[in-house]
Amino acid sequence: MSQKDKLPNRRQKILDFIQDFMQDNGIPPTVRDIQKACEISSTSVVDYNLRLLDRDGFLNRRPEMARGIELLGASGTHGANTLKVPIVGSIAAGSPIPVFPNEMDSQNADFDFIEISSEVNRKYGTVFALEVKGTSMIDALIDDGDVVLVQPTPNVEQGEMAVAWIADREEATLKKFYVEGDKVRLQPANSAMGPIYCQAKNVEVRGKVVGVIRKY
DNA sequence: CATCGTCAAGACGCGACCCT
DNA sequence: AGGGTCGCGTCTTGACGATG
Repeated sequence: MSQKDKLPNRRQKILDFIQDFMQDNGIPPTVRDIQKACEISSTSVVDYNLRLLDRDGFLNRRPEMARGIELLGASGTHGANTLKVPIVGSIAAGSPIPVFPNEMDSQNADFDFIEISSEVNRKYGTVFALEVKGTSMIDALIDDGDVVLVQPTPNVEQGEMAVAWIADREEATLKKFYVEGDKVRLQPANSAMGPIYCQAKNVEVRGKVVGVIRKY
């Protein structure tokens, strides 16, 4: 059935663009973004091609939702290059909750595992997964119950999504991270919620989000 | 109202057949 | 072989409904 992985030009271009776009912006493009970028005369062509890419397992589309594209791994390479990552705990996207998993006491509990493309591993090294609680990152298309892939690192760029540990509250939270002078702004991606301001020394970055996996 | 995803109808290109 | 036509994949135009 499915042939060699020689995608038609247009499909490959669309796939590449989505990949780039998500890297640059952290969110998937709209159909019309793709249309412009790939010089396609109509959104239906984009839709048509996305449908095929969906069918062939290059991406998932979330119906009834804007920007509902999820890229699946293994574009170009052979499929089945996946590896399992433990979901080591949950992270609050709402108000902070005082649980943050110790990555290493993962042995005794029976964790859920989630399969990701091994490209992620190649790119970011070891990552771990956290289940998201709350909806404060909904505008970044991270919903309650979704799983984020986190690269353990203390370094995040301005505006990147980070797992932040607020020392004096002993709470961890998932927010967009901005340094503003000697303060840190933890910004939810949800227009209904306001940012949290903290002293920079009071905030410790535990890792940054490098991927999102949606769950049903 | 602007943005976004989806759909219906039809056109075009191309290869696979089929015929005289 | 040369010409007709059918099917299929792809694309265009244009419009609709949902959402914020």
